[in-house]
Amino acid sequence: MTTDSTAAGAALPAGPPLTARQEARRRRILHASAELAGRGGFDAVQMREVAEASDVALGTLYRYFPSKVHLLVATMQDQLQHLHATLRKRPPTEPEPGARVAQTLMRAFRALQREPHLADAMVRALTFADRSVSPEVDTVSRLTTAIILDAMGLDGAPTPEQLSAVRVIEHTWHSALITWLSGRASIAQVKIDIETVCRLIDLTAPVPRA
Amino acid sequence: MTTDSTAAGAALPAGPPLTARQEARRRRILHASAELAGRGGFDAVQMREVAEASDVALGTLYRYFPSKVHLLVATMQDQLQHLHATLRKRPPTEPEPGARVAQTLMRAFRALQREPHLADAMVRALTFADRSVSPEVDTVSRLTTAIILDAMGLDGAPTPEQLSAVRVIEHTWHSALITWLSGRASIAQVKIDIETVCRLIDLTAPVPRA
DNA sequence: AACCGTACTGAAACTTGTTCTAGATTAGCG
DNA sequence: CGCTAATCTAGAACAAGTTTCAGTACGGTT
Repeated sequence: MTTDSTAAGAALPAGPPLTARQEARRRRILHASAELAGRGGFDAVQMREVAEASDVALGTLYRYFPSKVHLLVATMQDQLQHLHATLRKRPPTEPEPGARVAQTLMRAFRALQREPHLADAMVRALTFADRSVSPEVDTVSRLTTAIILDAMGLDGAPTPEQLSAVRVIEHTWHSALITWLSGRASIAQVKIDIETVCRLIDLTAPVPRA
Repeated sequence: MTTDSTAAGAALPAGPPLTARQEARRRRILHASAELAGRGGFDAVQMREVAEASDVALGTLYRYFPSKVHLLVATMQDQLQHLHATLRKRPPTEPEPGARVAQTLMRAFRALQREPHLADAMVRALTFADRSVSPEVDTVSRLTTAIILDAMGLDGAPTPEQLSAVRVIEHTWHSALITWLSGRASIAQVKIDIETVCRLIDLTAPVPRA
């Protein structure tokens, strides 16, 4: 539960198993990526610097992550898994599903506020990704969906309407982050947007409370 | 109304007035940008090619648009103004405000489907833009907001709740476009997302019909 | 019409993501 | 242990966005 190394491998279903050295390299690279991103954001993650900081040749870096966007999306996968684990430990306290999701997303948002540059790098990479990164972006999307569904605290499987609502919430979440990161929306504004969109959930799931 | 040269200047509130030659240069640049974007999308808009196609030196191009993202966001402003004018001519037919907005956005979506590469270039630039492009991105946002508010067909001024709903709709609109452009969502999926989020409007504006 | 400051041109240079190559290491295997 | 294929390294090379600079053309002023 507290060890994240076990969960980390689960995100990469394909490819041959890596040796210990290779796993260590991969981890060093992701660490360097997050480190550099934590400073200057997207632009500060320069492939040569990542390679040097993780003690790996440039060509090797590109063997592990075929582009800067791939690298940053993988970094986001990594961070999201940490976040998911953290959020699980303290489930939301609100009774209504919509409020629970809003509460959870606001917690995530506060976590991002502590590392705005890292958030910048990851979110920009995510929305800038083209088709060649689709599988990885999809993994991130599934992780996000899982976090939201977790927060809803459903009894059974979600209905199609609920899944649509969750998709829209995800859209709003990403786009609101972008506007905040580029300085066009305040923290308060993002909060309002999240709370607004979360009303959709209570609209589709009219509280089947006992 | 039909001449766009008059409307084009309205989007740039700052800066000294341009001479006729300068206005013509600006227009040639935007045309070349849209042309190239219409082919290969974001990557196909190469600054050297834009400069050559618009018969302008590279340095001059950068004087008019300080970065590729600035250029593409300006291109989006331009296209949005066309779109706004086109949409005004045929207002939505649905009675409910939410359905009117959904109908309008689906029209816009169909227009984008005709030029998917152009859409790719513009939307990617928009979400990739950093703080240095905030004013221009904000202009695009205001244009989009205007289109949505137009579609709602309000009698008076929108309430704060309605403005929040519109913001969330914009978030969903941009993010849904991204997922479609990167091949992670189908056209049908985008339609559902738009219709889902547009319910928020009828939630905040409970049909003050007569 | 001569003059001055600003804008434009053409071309080179610089930056950073990405690719390529030749040689050194490593991992797995008989 | 010795062999072989795959991986890794160091570094050059390439591509496209961006900057810079010396010289030229333009627009307004006197």
